[in-house]
Amino acid sequence: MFVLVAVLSDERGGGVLQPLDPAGAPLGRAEPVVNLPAVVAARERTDKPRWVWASGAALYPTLLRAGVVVQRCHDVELTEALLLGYAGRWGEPRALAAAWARLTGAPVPADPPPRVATPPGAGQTALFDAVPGPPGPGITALTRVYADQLCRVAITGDPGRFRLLVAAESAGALVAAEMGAAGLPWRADVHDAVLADLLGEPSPVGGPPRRLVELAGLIAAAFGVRQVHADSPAELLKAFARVGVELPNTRAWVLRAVDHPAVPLVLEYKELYRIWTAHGRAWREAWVRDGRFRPEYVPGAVVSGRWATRGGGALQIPKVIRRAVVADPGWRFVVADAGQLEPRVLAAVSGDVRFAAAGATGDLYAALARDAFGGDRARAKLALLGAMYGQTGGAAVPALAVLRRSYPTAFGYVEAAARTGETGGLVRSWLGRTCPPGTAGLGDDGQVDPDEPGEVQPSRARAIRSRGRFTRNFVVQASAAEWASTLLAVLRGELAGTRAELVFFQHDEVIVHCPAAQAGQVAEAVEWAGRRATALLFGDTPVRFPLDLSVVECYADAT
DNA sequence: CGATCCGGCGCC
DNA sequence: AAAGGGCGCCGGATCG
Repeated sequence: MFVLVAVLSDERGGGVLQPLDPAGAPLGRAEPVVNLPAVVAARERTDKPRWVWASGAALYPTLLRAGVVVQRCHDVELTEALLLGYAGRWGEPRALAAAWARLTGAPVPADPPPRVATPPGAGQTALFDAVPGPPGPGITALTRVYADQLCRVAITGDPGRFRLLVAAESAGALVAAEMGAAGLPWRADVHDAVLADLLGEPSPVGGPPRRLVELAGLIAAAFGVRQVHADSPAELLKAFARVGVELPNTRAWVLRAVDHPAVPLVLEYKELYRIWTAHGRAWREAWVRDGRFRPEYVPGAVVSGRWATRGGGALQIPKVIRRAVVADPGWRFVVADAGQLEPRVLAAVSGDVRFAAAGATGDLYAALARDAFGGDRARAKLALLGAMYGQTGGAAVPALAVLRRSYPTAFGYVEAAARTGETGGLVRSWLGRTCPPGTAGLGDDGQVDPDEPGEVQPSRARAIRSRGRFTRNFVVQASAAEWASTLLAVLRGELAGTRAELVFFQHDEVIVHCPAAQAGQVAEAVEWAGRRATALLFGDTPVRFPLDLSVVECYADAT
């Protein structure tokens, strides 16, 4: 059993430590400390406790700045959010102060508003100049809320799974803070070269680069007008209407079906315009400092348990821009991508024996195709994606019928989740993360469509189907996120004490930056972490979760 | 004028 | 060929 220590910061460098027994009851006196990072560091050198703290997002970056890394923690705030969700009380305040107020029957304070994204170097001092608020809850509140959380976890449907969820979520907060501090290696010169290659020379006054100006001229000429703002959907619609093409919108797949000389130009313009605005020079000057891209990762920010980022758009780096992600001299990236993660998770959680047998192979889609789709891999993939996303039309329909017939248990799993959502119920992931409730009124009779009060309301029917698609996807996406964050937590432990650093995590993909000589060991550690995550979540399932591994100097070269 | 919504598209 | 889950971010349009 691990040593447990509750730790509360006074936000002036000091704080209070309180040793706890396994049930969360205080062991002896609380110990005030003047230099919190030093004390935490000392304990990490000796008994490596599990730290119980209010919020890793709030406390851990301070410790990291002081050079202190901790091994494990229990994050009260993230746990509170999971438990509130489990109880169907999504959206109630989750901070320690709120949890303590609920426990004592006091008025529940709202959570502090989320901070806005601040690029490195901009507005940084404001964080430290902020006037401290009223004193927060004390160490007693922390330990009592922790003990209460242990009790609430113990009465969930599967406490063992929920404990794993809490541990992975807490570890995720550690990884997120560490990854934000480490940053993703980023070569400004390579980025510039990519931009110049795609966009041409930048305009000296900060206006659009040469290639965009050219394209804008060609587009206007193709429409026979003087000027069109191709980045304005409204103007594009008008321009197409003038040449006799009525469009519902200007999405790329709609445009691709139109036979007009402006179309390829507009498509290229959109693509380049996006790179220029979202990942051009201005973006880099805001987010890349000292050769590192440092976004702020926010674990648990997505309802399904996926991470989000605050600023920087780290989870949407276009493939062409990844050319700028280059390892330090003598170092490498170990890039690991869990292929076909979501269908494999469905195979594991649904308990469909025949489907799991397909998941035991290296290519689940191909195995499915051999087993039930006459060898047509593309059709098997289409059916599976359709089942997980709730597709109802198009070419997927007959394929879906094959899937339903051949794998009734797996198919029934996502169907049941959809039905639950459509009838106003809540669904849970494998480890117990609960989906948020639908919009108010769904599933009861409170909603009236003002247009057609008498008949079936199309907008309401649409909303119900949409809710079904959401809950259908939730049970798979959220469970996949759990597998991935468990891998991340295990891998973090494996890399502790080495020079290797986690520098990127994107849903089902992880990047470790390490000295070239250690790349082999790191790759083995990632493989081991994947196997361990599978065992922790699913026991001895036949389903495999293979990782595509590459050791590269440049992210763009990863397969 | 700023705040917010929306269309569109990048990633998974 | 057709259109279905989760996000963040951009610029333009619109609201107050």
